Amino acid sequence: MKDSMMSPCLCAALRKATRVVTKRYDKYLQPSGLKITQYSLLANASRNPGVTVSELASIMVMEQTTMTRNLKVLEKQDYLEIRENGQDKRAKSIFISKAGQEKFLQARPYWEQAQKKLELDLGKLGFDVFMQSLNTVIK
Amino acid sequence: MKDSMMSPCLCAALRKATRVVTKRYDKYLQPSGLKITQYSLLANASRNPGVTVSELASIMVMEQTTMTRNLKVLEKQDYLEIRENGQDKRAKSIFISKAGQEKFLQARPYWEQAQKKLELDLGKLGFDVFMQSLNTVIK
DNA sequence: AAAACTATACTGTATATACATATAAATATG
DNA sequence: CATATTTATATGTATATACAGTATAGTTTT
Repeated sequence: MKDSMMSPCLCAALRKATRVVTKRYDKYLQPSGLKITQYSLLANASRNPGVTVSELASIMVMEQTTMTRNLKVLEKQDYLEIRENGQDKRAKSIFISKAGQEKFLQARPYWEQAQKKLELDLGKLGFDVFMQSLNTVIK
Repeated sequence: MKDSMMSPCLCAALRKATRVVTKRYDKYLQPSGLKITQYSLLANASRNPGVTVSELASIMVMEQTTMTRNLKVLEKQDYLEIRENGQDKRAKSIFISKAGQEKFLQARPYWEQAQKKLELDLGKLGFDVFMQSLNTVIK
């Protein structure tokens, strides 16, 4: 009886949806060589020049340790420059490189296609309602 | 101009929400020693005795290769038994063990707390609307 | 100023995830 | 029947993620 009263796991549904949607975006982004996680990171770095590792982790709501490692992937490809911060010798400042900016611009149309297609599939209203739910959860 | 017309990335929002929500469920489940991913897998195995690796991957909408690896984690702790399938020597059948069933039952109240708390935070309506969006995306 | 505390980033370890490929078994095709 | 194709699982490699712990650099307290 208890079992029948309990809704299915929201976290499981969320993770499942993430697998499905990530796959879709990655597919669209494929010609660019970026994955959606990397595209997002580049986008956030581009919007916040000179941001530190912790700050960017905080902005993207992930652990600093995760951020450190995700940054390495893009640094290795010279899409990001990560240098010492003048003020505080502990901190590092993150900058998108020329190549990174170009790669980002190259990838953007593919991202737009993915986003547009999903908006089409969900309908404008469904898309907005979904986004609203996601934003509520994050706060 | 184009930029201002584009909504923020739904995939990024989804992944962000997944990080937040997974952390919450994992926190609640901590006394059980299970993570929400493992709890979900146990639940699905329990509901589908004798299911094969591919079938379970399909049910949970993940790659078979991912399933193989996620199963190993629970098999190592003897929560799952994975044995040869009589009919087809390629296939393996998955069964939850006695210990696995007990662990699952032990963890369930913690999961319920997590789920109830989120339902409370989102409101019953918000919760249902969210779940509806997630299910739409998965189909 | 020295000691204690805090903040920033990194490393070790483990899990979650997927793609490309390999291996073995079942099935289809000539 | 022998070979080709398909199917089920596993492995190699890479990325994404988080927790616990470490190292170093600032900050506060005594």
